[in-house]
Amino acid sequence: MKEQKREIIRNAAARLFAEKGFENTTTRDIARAADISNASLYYYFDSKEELLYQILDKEMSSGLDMIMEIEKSDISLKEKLSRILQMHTSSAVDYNKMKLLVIDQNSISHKNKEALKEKQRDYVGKLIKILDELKKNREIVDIDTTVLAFAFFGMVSWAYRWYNPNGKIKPAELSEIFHQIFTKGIYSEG
Amino acid sequence: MKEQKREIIRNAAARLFAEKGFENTTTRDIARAADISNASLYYYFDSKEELLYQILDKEMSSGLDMIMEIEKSDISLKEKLSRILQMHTSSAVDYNKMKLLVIDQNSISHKNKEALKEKQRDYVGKLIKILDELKKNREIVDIDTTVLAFAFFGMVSWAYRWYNPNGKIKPAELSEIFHQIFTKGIYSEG
Amino acid sequence: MKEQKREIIRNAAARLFAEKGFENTTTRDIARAADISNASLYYYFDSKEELLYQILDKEMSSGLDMIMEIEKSDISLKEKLSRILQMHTSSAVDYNKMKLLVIDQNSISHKNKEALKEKQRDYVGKLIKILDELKKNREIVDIDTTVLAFAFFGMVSWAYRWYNPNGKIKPAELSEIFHQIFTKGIYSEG
Amino acid sequence: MKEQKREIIRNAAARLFAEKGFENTTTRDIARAADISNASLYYYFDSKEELLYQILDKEMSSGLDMIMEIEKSDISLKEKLSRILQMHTSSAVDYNKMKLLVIDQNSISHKNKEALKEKQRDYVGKLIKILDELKKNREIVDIDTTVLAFAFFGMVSWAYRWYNPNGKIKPAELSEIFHQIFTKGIYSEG
DNA sequence: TATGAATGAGGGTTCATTCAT
DNA sequence: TATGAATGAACCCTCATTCAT
Repeated sequence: MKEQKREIIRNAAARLFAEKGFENTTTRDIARAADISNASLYYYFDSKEELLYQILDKEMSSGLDMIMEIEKSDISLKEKLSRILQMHTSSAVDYNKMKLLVIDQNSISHKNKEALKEKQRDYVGKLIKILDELKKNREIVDIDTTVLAFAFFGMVSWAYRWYNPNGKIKPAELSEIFHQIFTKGIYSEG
Repeated sequence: MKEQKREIIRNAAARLFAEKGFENTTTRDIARAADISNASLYYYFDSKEELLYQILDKEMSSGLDMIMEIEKSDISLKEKLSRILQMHTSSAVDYNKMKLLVIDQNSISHKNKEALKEKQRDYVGKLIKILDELKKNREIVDIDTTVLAFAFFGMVSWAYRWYNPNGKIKPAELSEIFHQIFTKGIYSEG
Repeated sequence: MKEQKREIIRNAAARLFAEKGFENTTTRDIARAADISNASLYYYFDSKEELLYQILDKEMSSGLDMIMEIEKSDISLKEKLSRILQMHTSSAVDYNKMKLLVIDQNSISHKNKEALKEKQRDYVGKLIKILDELKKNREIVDIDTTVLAFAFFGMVSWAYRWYNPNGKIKPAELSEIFHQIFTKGIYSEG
Repeated sequence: MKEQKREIIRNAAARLFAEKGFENTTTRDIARAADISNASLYYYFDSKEELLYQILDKEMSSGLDMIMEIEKSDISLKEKLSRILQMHTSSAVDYNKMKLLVIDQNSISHKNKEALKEKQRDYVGKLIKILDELKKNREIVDIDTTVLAFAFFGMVSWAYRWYNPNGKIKPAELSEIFHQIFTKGIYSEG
């Protein structure tokens, strides 16, 4: 089926974009990786940019779905926060996934860039909303929740730049550490 | 003389690389911005890549100098940590500066990339060292200090992606918030 | 059946070739206009060039038929000349028809090009023959009849470049004017 | 000098465009003919289309200059008409020149196409003006002068399609024949 | 009879870099 | 010190055509 082939190509391209960057990946590289001809690429996608857009859009949609799942679940706010942190961490430790998401978006058309930004805003918005409720309940300290949300995402997202998933610290532990830093801080009490 | 012109060119290039990315900036763009001919660029620099390398190297060296200054100063460990955080935050809110540092380094030669990584390791190493001492003194909780250092850098560095220096939150306040999150966490006590 | 479909495709292609030129019309354009798939085109025609050839050949054959009809008819030579002029004018004012006939024939194979030229020669030959007879009868002035024939075709054929069939001058009037210029010239007598 | 090289390239391109058509001529063909590299073409011209535009514009400007020269000269109206006819004929018998001017303009941008049309309108306008004056003086018959002008241009321009400059009829004779047909018509008097 | 899938060949254009001056 | 001129290499994309079904 056409959509299956599209998925194969998207996966091949995603890997290359993550490895070498968008501009340093040629359509021939992608075609070779997907085991089709260069021309065939254009049977499945309108352009190289469209390919990148679809990859990013899928990734973001998937993240959005997960965060919405958590949002709707019947658990405490603190538990929701914890789950989002876990979820985001497990994404962030996937080098290729994060490398894609921080990819230089200068090669994306204005229209597509706006669509992606919209999804990103939605994603962050979900977290901010939870933080807002926690704040209203005085369960967290009185801090600008937007800053809080981005501080959180930054801390976690940055992991792709240094974390080695095959090292001695397992992803679950990493998530636990982030959780501790974020919720309790690092200073010893007393 | 020559070095002055080099600096002009580096500044022009740095701005363009930050704005449009390395691959999307042509040598002609840089030459125009520096008000010289395209060919003249090659009198001052060996290649476009060398230009990027020098820009990144200068930036990192400057950061390294600052962190070494703090390291040597005669203040408490906690105070040092605080100062590093402030310093890093004030860099991170400069969009162009950070955009450069997270720039796609796929276009940099292996040799130069190693040199940059070495400097980065030095930089992070300074922070880890301070955290290690704090940990030894039981002034902070028992957490892997490498994770801690990167969590810290991530939280702060990510700011270039969302923070607006002209918005209602001033850089100093942002630094203060990061400081609070990092040192005390976000949960209300009691 | 097959021939009917061929005619539909030829008509669709003829319109597009006239509008956008042969090279600027893709086989996909033609297929879409004929409401079939791109691949199906090749069930009905050997190639894009063959399609163009058939279109031109049909058009020319039709012209040739008409001129032969006139040639055979039982009317005076001057009347025949007049009828040819009318016939040719009514073709020439059809933008699409003429645009096709002056289309860049660089994309046509040598063999096909020769076949088309042969028909064109036949067509012109019929007019020259009539002019020759008129000349022999001293009904027209002593001018090289080949030049005369082409002067005539040129004057009329050129109309596709400027004449607007929906303007104030009707095709019949245009034909009349051409007739007057050609037969009597433009200078006032006396 | 840059402009001299441009002229060489334009000439090479003009010949190829006339021979093979615009779409069937590659930039590599042009570069080879002008004895430069394909890339160098873009040092002298913005695009292949720009090259065609400049060629056509130069040709038309030259025609416009000539017709303006005639317009201004101190000779009778009939003499002016005669001179325009001579001038136009000597252009029309140059196969390559005319082939260029009737070239498929579908590949030219809207803006450039309008500029060319404007020049063409100017050119025709000069002839129409002379015909209008002749008509006012009752030196020619009462015929729509626009039709007259185009009939004239058509008759002459068409020559590129059949006339052989090396044949038995010399260009000057051809011009004379056209003049006769156009001014006196072809029917014998009496 | 009809077409979805696939592609070889090639086209216009870009760009970092070189070099003679 | 500075650059106009030039280009090799490569890139994204298009298109007529084929073929298994």
